[in-house]
Amino acid sequence: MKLPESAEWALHSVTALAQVPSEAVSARRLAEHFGLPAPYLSKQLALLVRAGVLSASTGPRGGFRLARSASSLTLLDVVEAIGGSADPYTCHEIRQQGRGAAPPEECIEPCLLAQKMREAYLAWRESLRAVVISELVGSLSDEVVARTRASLTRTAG
Amino acid sequence: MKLPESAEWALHSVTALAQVPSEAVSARRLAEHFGLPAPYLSKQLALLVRAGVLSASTGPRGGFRLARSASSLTLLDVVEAIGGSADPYTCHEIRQQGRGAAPPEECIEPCLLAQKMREAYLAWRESLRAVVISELVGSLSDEVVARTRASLTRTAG
DNA sequence: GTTACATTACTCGGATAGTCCCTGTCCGAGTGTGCGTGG
DNA sequence: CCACGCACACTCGGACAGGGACTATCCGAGTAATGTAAC
Repeated sequence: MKLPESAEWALHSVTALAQVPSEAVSARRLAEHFGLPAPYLSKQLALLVRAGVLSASTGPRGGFRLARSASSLTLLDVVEAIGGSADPYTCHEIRQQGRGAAPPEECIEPCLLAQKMREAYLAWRESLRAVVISELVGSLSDEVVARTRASLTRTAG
Repeated sequence: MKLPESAEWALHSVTALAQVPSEAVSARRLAEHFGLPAPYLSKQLALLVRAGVLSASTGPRGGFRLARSASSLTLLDVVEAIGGSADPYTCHEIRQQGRGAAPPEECIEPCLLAQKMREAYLAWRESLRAVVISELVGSLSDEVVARTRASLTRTAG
Protein backbone atom coordinates (compact mmCIF):
# COMPACT_ATOMS: atom_id res chain seq x y z
CA MET A 1 0.00 0.00 0.00
CA LYS A 2 1.49 3.27 -1.08
CA LEU A 3 0.31 6.83 -1.37
CA PRO A 4 1.82 8.76 -4.28
CA GLU A 5 4.67 11.07 -3.38
CA SER A 6 2.65 13.92 -4.81
CA ALA A 7 0.36 13.62 -1.81
CA GLU A 8 3.17 15.02 0.31
CA TRP A 9 3.56 17.91 -2.11
CA ALA A 10 -0.14 18.66 -2.04
CA LEU A 11 -0.31 18.61 1.74
CA HIS A 12 2.69 20.91 2.12
CA SER A 13 1.41 23.21 -0.61
CA VAL A 14 -1.98 23.59 1.05
CA THR A 15 -0.48 24.31 4.45
CA ALA A 16 1.89 26.79 2.84
CA LEU A 17 -0.95 28.56 1.02
CA ALA A 18 -2.85 28.74 4.28
CA GLN A 19 0.01 30.85 5.63
CA VAL A 20 -0.28 33.37 2.78
CA PRO A 21 -3.95 34.30 2.53
CA SER A 22 -3.27 37.80 1.20
CA GLU A 23 -2.19 37.00 -2.36
CA ALA A 24 -2.20 34.20 -4.90
CA VAL A 25 0.97 32.11 -5.25
CA SER A 26 2.01 30.67 -8.59
CA ALA A 27 2.96 27.04 -9.06
CA ARG A 28 6.46 28.09 -10.07
CA ARG A 29 6.98 29.99 -6.83
CA LEU A 30 5.69 27.12 -4.76
CA ALA A 31 7.98 24.72 -6.61
CA GLU A 32 10.98 26.95 -5.92
CA HIS A 33 9.96 27.21 -2.29
CA PHE A 34 10.01 23.43 -1.86
CA GLY A 35 12.64 22.56 -4.46
CA LEU A 36 10.23 20.51 -6.54
CA PRO A 37 9.70 20.14 -10.32
CA ALA A 38 7.27 22.91 -11.22
CA PRO A 39 5.34 21.28 -14.09
CA TYR A 40 4.36 18.18 -12.19
CA LEU A 41 3.44 20.19 -9.12
CA SER A 42 1.12 22.19 -11.39
CA LYS A 43 -0.70 19.02 -12.26
CA GLN A 44 -1.29 18.20 -8.60
CA LEU A 45 -2.47 21.72 -7.85
CA ALA A 46 -4.90 21.43 -10.75
CA LEU A 47 -6.35 18.35 -9.09
CA LEU A 48 -6.84 20.34 -5.91
CA VAL A 49 -8.65 23.02 -7.90
CA ARG A 50 -10.93 20.46 -9.50
CA ALA A 51 -11.77 19.12 -6.05
CA GLY A 52 -12.67 22.56 -4.75
CA VAL A 53 -9.78 22.83 -2.30
CA LEU A 54 -7.90 25.57 -4.14
CA SER A 55 -8.97 28.26 -6.58
CA ALA A 56 -6.80 29.27 -9.52
CA SER A 57 -6.50 32.61 -11.27
CA THR A 58 -4.56 33.23 -14.47
CA GLY A 59 -2.59 36.18 -15.72
CA PRO A 60 -0.03 38.32 -13.89
CA ARG A 61 -0.36 38.27 -10.11
CA GLY A 62 -2.38 35.10 -10.64
CA GLY A 63 -1.82 31.73 -9.03
CA PHE A 64 -3.42 29.51 -6.41
CA ARG A 65 -5.09 30.28 -3.12
CA LEU A 66 -7.40 28.43 -0.76
CA ALA A 67 -10.91 28.09 -2.13
CA ARG A 68 -12.36 27.73 1.36
CA SER A 69 -11.34 28.89 4.79
CA ALA A 70 -8.51 26.94 6.37
CA SER A 71 -10.82 26.07 9.24
CA SER A 72 -13.12 24.13 6.91
CA LEU A 73 -10.34 22.16 5.22
CA THR A 74 -9.07 18.88 6.58
CA LEU A 75 -6.26 16.53 5.61
CA LEU A 76 -8.90 14.21 4.19
CA ASP A 77 -10.02 16.87 1.71
CA VAL A 78 -6.49 17.15 0.36
CA VAL A 79 -5.83 13.42 0.21
CA GLU A 80 -9.17 12.82 -1.47
CA ALA A 81 -8.40 15.46 -4.07
CA ILE A 82 -5.12 13.80 -5.02
CA GLY A 83 -6.88 10.52 -5.64
CA GLY A 84 -5.83 8.68 -2.52
CA SER A 85 -9.43 8.44 -1.48
CA ALA A 86 -10.26 5.06 -2.99
CA ASP A 87 -10.60 2.14 -0.61
CA PRO A 88 -7.24 0.34 -0.87
CA TYR A 89 -8.98 -3.02 -0.60
CA THR A 90 -11.37 -3.99 -3.37
CA CYS A 91 -13.44 -7.16 -3.09
CA HIS A 92 -13.50 -9.15 -6.33
CA GLU A 93 -16.01 -11.66 -4.97
CA ILE A 94 -13.67 -14.56 -5.41
CA ARG A 95 -15.95 -16.47 -3.05
CA GLN A 96 -18.29 -16.85 -6.05
CA GLN A 97 -15.57 -18.30 -8.28
CA GLY A 98 -13.82 -21.62 -8.63
CA ARG A 99 -14.76 -25.01 -7.29
CA GLY A 100 -15.83 -23.70 -3.89
CA ALA A 101 -18.09 -21.02 -5.34
CA ALA A 102 -20.83 -19.86 -3.02
CA PRO A 103 -24.37 -19.64 -4.43
CA PRO A 104 -25.54 -16.07 -5.12
CA GLU A 105 -28.24 -16.21 -2.45
CA GLU A 106 -25.47 -16.45 0.15
CA CYS A 107 -23.71 -13.38 -1.21
CA ILE A 108 -26.37 -10.73 -0.70
CA GLU A 109 -24.31 -8.92 1.90
CA PRO A 110 -20.59 -8.28 1.33
CA CYS A 111 -18.19 -10.86 2.64
CA LEU A 112 -16.80 -10.42 6.14
CA LEU A 113 -13.29 -9.70 4.93
CA ALA A 114 -14.47 -6.80 2.78
CA GLN A 115 -16.49 -5.46 5.70
CA LYS A 116 -13.56 -5.54 8.10
CA MET A 117 -11.14 -4.06 5.60
CA ARG A 118 -13.61 -1.28 4.94
CA GLU A 119 -13.97 -0.55 8.64
CA ALA A 120 -10.21 -0.11 8.88
CA TYR A 121 -10.27 2.20 5.88
CA LEU A 122 -13.03 4.28 7.46
CA ALA A 123 -10.99 4.55 10.65
CA TRP A 124 -8.13 5.93 8.57
CA ARG A 125 -10.42 8.44 6.92
CA GLU A 126 -11.89 9.63 10.20
CA SER A 127 -8.43 10.11 11.62
CA LEU A 128 -7.56 12.34 8.67
CA ARG A 129 -10.86 14.18 8.82
CA ALA A 130 -10.14 15.14 12.42
CA VAL A 131 -7.10 17.24 11.43
CA VAL A 132 -8.04 20.76 10.34
CA ILE A 133 -5.59 22.80 8.31
CA SER A 134 -6.07 25.95 10.39
CA GLU A 135 -5.13 24.11 13.57
CA LEU A 136 -2.04 22.74 11.89
CA VAL A 137 -0.96 26.20 10.76
CA GLY A 138 -1.87 27.73 14.12
CA SER A 139 0.59 25.46 15.89
CA LEU A 140 3.50 26.72 13.82
CA SER A 141 5.86 29.25 15.35
CA ASP A 142 5.73 32.84 14.13
CA GLU A 143 9.26 32.49 12.89
CA VAL A 144 8.37 29.63 10.57
CA VAL A 145 5.31 31.44 9.22
CA ALA A 146 7.39 34.56 8.60
CA ARG A 147 9.93 32.60 6.58
CA THR A 148 7.21 30.93 4.53
CA ARG A 149 5.59 34.26 3.76
CA ALA A 150 8.95 35.78 2.82
CA SER A 151 9.66 32.95 0.41
CA LEU A 152 6.24 32.85 -1.21
CA THR A 153 5.29 36.51 -1.28
CA ARG A 154 5.84 38.19 -4.61
CA THR A 155 7.54 41.28 -3.26
CA ALA A 156 10.31 39.34 -1.61
CA GLY A 157 11.37 37.23 -4.56
CA MET B 1 -3.58 4.37 -2.44
CA LYS B 2 -4.05 0.79 -3.45
CA LEU B 3 -3.51 -2.56 -1.83
CA PRO B 4 -2.38 -5.31 -4.25
CA GLU B 5 -5.11 -7.66 -5.37
CA SER B 6 -3.07 -10.50 -3.98
CA ALA B 7 -3.95 -9.22 -0.52
CA GLU B 8 -7.48 -10.41 -1.12
CA TRP B 9 -6.18 -13.81 -2.17
CA ALA B 10 -4.02 -14.07 0.92
CA LEU B 11 -6.86 -13.12 3.27
CA HIS B 12 -9.25 -15.61 1.70
CA SER B 13 -6.59 -18.31 1.65
CA VAL B 14 -5.82 -17.89 5.34
CA THR B 15 -9.49 -17.97 6.33
CA ALA B 16 -9.98 -21.04 4.14
CA LEU B 17 -7.01 -22.82 5.70
CA ALA B 18 -8.38 -21.98 9.12
CA GLN B 19 -11.43 -24.06 8.20
CA VAL B 20 -9.32 -27.11 7.36
CA PRO B 21 -6.97 -27.62 10.29
CA SER B 22 -6.73 -31.39 9.83
CA GLU B 23 -4.57 -31.60 6.72
CA ALA B 24 -2.27 -29.50 4.56
CA VAL B 25 -3.71 -27.96 1.40
CA SER B 26 -1.59 -27.49 -1.68
CA ALA B 27 -1.42 -24.21 -3.56
CA ARG B 28 -2.90 -25.87 -6.61
CA ARG B 29 -5.95 -27.00 -4.68
CA LEU B 30 -6.45 -23.57 -3.15
CA ALA B 31 -6.16 -21.99 -6.59
CA GLU B 32 -8.81 -24.33 -7.97
CA HIS B 33 -11.02 -23.58 -5.01
CA PHE B 34 -10.96 -19.85 -5.70
CA GLY B 35 -10.51 -19.95 -9.47
CA LEU B 36 -7.13 -18.20 -9.30
CA PRO B 37 -3.82 -18.67 -11.18
CA ALA B 38 -1.94 -21.25 -9.17
CA PRO B 39 1.68 -20.12 -9.74
CA TYR B 40 1.15 -16.56 -8.59
CA LEU B 41 -0.89 -17.68 -5.61
CA SER B 42 2.07 -19.86 -4.65
CA LYS B 43 4.25 -16.80 -4.49
CA GLN B 44 1.86 -15.07 -2.11
CA LEU B 45 1.61 -18.13 0.10
CA ALA B 46 5.39 -18.25 0.21
CA LEU B 47 5.35 -14.69 1.56
CA LEU B 48 2.95 -15.81 4.28
CA VAL B 49 5.31 -18.65 5.16
CA ARG B 50 8.26 -16.29 5.39
CA ALA B 51 6.25 -14.08 7.74
CA GLY B 52 5.41 -16.99 10.01
CA VAL B 53 1.68 -17.01 9.27
CA LEU B 54 1.66 -20.31 7.38
CA SER B 55 3.90 -23.36 7.41
CA ALA B 56 4.72 -25.28 4.26
CA SER B 57 5.51 -28.97 3.81
CA THR B 58 6.70 -30.54 0.58
CA GLY B 59 6.16 -33.90 -0.99
CA PRO B 60 2.94 -35.89 -1.33
CA ARG B 61 0.23 -34.87 1.11
CA GLY B 62 2.21 -31.69 1.58
CA GLY B 63 0.99 -28.12 1.27
CA PHE B 64 0.18 -25.21 3.52
CA ARG B 65 -1.42 -24.93 6.91
CA LEU B 66 -1.61 -22.31 9.64
CA ALA B 67 1.66 -21.90 11.48
CA ARG B 68 -0.11 -20.56 14.58
CA SER B 69 -3.55 -20.99 16.07
CA ALA B 70 -6.31 -19.08 14.31
CA SER B 71 -7.03 -17.28 17.57
CA SER B 72 -3.57 -15.70 17.54
CA LEU B 73 -3.75 -14.53 13.93
CA THR B 74 -5.24 -11.19 12.94
CA LEU B 75 -5.92 -9.50 9.64
CA LEU B 76 -2.94 -7.27 10.31
CA ASP B 77 -0.62 -10.29 10.36
CA VAL B 78 -1.79 -11.30 6.90
CA VAL B 79 -1.64 -7.80 5.41
CA GLU B 80 1.79 -7.24 6.89
CA ALA B 81 3.04 -10.49 5.39
CA ILE B 82 1.92 -9.50 1.88
CA GLY B 83 3.89 -6.28 2.13
CA GLY B 84 0.99 -3.91 2.66
CA SER B 85 2.39 -2.99 6.02
CA ALA B 86 4.50 -0.02 5.00
CA ASP B 87 3.22 3.41 5.96
CA PRO B 88 1.54 4.71 2.79
CA TYR B 89 2.81 8.21 3.52
CA THR B 90 6.56 8.75 3.52
CA CYS B 91 8.01 12.09 4.57
CA HIS B 92 10.78 13.23 2.23
CA GLU B 93 11.60 16.26 4.39
CA ILE B 94 10.83 18.71 1.64
CA ARG B 95 10.66 21.37 4.33
CA GLN B 96 14.47 21.28 4.32
CA GLN B 97 14.69 21.82 0.57
CA GLY B 98 14.28 24.75 -1.78
CA ARG B 99 14.22 28.44 -1.05
CA GLY B 100 12.10 28.10 2.07
CA ALA B 101 14.30 25.43 3.59
CA ALA B 102 14.04 25.17 7.35
CA PRO B 103 17.31 25.02 9.33
CA PRO B 104 18.14 21.54 10.67
CA GLU B 105 17.75 22.61 14.30
CA GLU B 106 14.04 23.16 13.62
CA CYS B 107 13.65 19.68 12.17
CA ILE B 108 14.59 17.56 15.16
CA GLU B 109 11.08 16.21 15.49
CA PRO B 110 9.13 15.04 12.43
CA CYS B 111 6.94 17.58 10.72
CA LEU B 112 3.30 17.83 11.78
CA LEU B 113 1.98 16.45 8.52
CA ALA B 114 4.02 13.29 8.85
CA GLN B 115 2.85 12.91 12.45
CA LYS B 116 -0.82 13.23 11.55
CA MET B 117 -0.55 10.92 8.57
CA ARG B 118 1.18 8.38 10.76
CA GLU B 119 -1.57 8.59 13.37
CA ALA B 120 -4.14 7.79 10.69
CA TYR B 121 -2.02 4.87 9.54
CA LEU B 122 -1.78 3.55 13.09
CA ALA B 123 -5.57 3.81 13.43
CA TRP B 124 -5.87 1.66 10.30
CA ARG B 125 -3.46 -0.89 11.71
CA GLU B 126 -5.23 -1.09 15.05
CA SER B 127 -8.53 -1.64 13.31
CA LEU B 128 -7.04 -4.58 11.43
CA ARG B 129 -5.31 -5.94 14.52
CA ALA B 130 -8.66 -6.09 16.29
CA VAL B 131 -10.01 -8.70 13.85
CA VAL B 132 -9.00 -12.24 14.79
CA ILE B 133 -9.16 -14.99 12.19
CA SER B 134 -10.81 -17.48 14.54
CA GLU B 135 -13.68 -15.05 15.23
CA LEU B 136 -14.14 -14.51 11.52
CA VAL B 137 -14.32 -18.25 10.84
CA GLY B 138 -16.54 -18.82 13.85
CA SER B 139 -19.17 -16.50 12.44
CA LEU B 140 -19.50 -18.57 9.28
CA SER B 141 -22.43 -20.93 8.95
CA ASP B 142 -21.80 -24.67 9.21
CA GLU B 143 -22.97 -25.05 5.64
CA VAL B 144 -20.31 -22.73 4.30
CA VAL B 145 -17.59 -24.41 6.32
CA ALA B 146 -18.72 -27.82 5.10
CA ARG B 147 -18.51 -26.72 1.47
CA THR B 148 -15.05 -25.25 2.00
CA ARG B 149 -13.82 -28.47 3.60
CA ALA B 150 -15.33 -30.54 0.80
CA SER B 151 -13.58 -28.47 -1.82
CA LEU B 152 -10.19 -28.33 -0.13
CA THR B 153 -9.95 -31.76 1.45
CA ARG B 154 -7.89 -34.26 -0.51
CA THR B 155 -10.34 -37.12 -0.30
CA ALA B 156 -13.12 -35.18 -1.98
CA GLY B 157 -11.25 -33.99 -5.02
C1' DG C 1 5.59 -60.67 8.78
C1' DT C 2 9.00 -57.15 8.89
C1' DT C 3 12.29 -54.10 7.15
C1' DA C 4 15.10 -51.72 4.08
C1' DC C 5 15.28 -49.45 -0.21
C1' DA C 6 14.61 -47.50 -4.79
C1' DT C 7 10.99 -45.44 -7.41
C1' DT C 8 7.74 -42.13 -8.07
C1' DA C 9 4.88 -38.48 -8.08
C1' DC C 10 3.89 -34.50 -5.83
C1' DT C 11 5.22 -30.28 -3.44
C1' DC C 12 7.43 -25.66 -2.80
C1' DG C 13 10.80 -21.81 -4.21
C1' DG C 14 13.18 -18.65 -7.19
C1' DA C 15 14.20 -16.66 -11.81
C1' DT C 16 11.83 -14.71 -16.03
C1' DA C 17 8.40 -11.53 -19.34
C1' DG C 18 4.03 -8.36 -19.82
C1' DT C 19 1.10 -4.49 -18.36
C1' DC C 20 -0.63 -0.52 -15.80
C1' DC C 21 -0.02 3.60 -12.89
C1' DC C 22 3.02 7.14 -11.08
C1' DT C 23 6.76 10.38 -12.20
C1' DG C 24 8.64 13.89 -15.00
C1' DT C 25 8.45 17.02 -19.10
C1' DC C 26 6.83 19.93 -22.71
C1' DC C 27 4.04 23.38 -25.22
C1' DG C 28 -0.35 26.01 -26.34
C1' DA C 29 -4.72 28.81 -24.91
C1' DG C 30 -6.38 32.36 -21.97
C1' DT C 31 -6.16 36.54 -19.12
C1' DG C 32 -5.16 40.45 -15.98
C1' DT C 33 -1.64 43.97 -15.82
C1' DG C 34 0.78 47.89 -17.07
C1' DC C 35 2.07 51.40 -20.16
C1' DG C 36 1.53 54.57 -23.80
C1' DT C 37 -1.41 57.66 -26.11
C1' DG C 38 -5.03 60.73 -26.96
C1' DG C 39 -8.51 63.82 -25.23
C1' DC D 1 -5.22 64.93 -15.10
C1' DC D 2 -8.09 61.06 -16.78
C1' DA D 3 -9.86 57.41 -19.85
C1' DC D 4 -9.10 54.24 -23.31
C1' DG D 5 -6.90 50.65 -25.94
C1' DC D 6 -3.18 47.66 -27.02
C1' DA D 7 0.77 44.85 -26.45
C1' DC D 8 2.79 41.99 -23.23
C1' DA D 9 4.25 38.82 -20.04
C1' DC D 10 2.65 35.72 -16.93
C1' DT D 11 -0.51 32.14 -15.59
C1' DC D 12 -2.95 27.60 -15.82
C1' DG D 13 -4.48 23.27 -18.38
C1' DG D 14 -3.92 19.26 -21.17
C1' DA D 15 -0.99 16.12 -24.26
C1' DC D 16 3.50 13.28 -24.50
C1' DA D 17 7.74 9.78 -22.90
C1' DG D 18 10.30 6.94 -19.03
C1' DG D 19 10.57 3.96 -14.81
C1' DG D 20 8.97 0.91 -11.10
C1' DA D 21 5.62 -2.18 -9.02
C1' DC D 22 2.08 -5.60 -9.52
C1' DT D 23 0.42 -9.52 -12.33
C1' DA D 24 1.21 -13.72 -14.59
C1' DT D 25 4.17 -17.73 -15.91
C1' DC D 26 7.69 -21.24 -16.21
C1' DC D 27 10.90 -24.79 -14.65
C1' DG D 28 14.20 -27.00 -11.28
C1' DA D 29 15.46 -28.80 -6.33
C1' DG D 30 13.75 -31.37 -2.61
C1' DT D 31 10.91 -34.60 -0.07
C1' DA D 32 7.49 -37.86 1.88
C1' DA D 33 4.60 -41.65 0.58
C1' DT D 34 4.50 -46.11 -1.65
C1' DG D 35 5.21 -50.40 -3.71
C1' DT D 36 8.59 -54.07 -3.94
C1' DA D 37 11.79 -57.33 -2.79
C1' DA D 38 14.85 -59.48 0.32
C1' DC D 39 15.44 -61.44 4.92
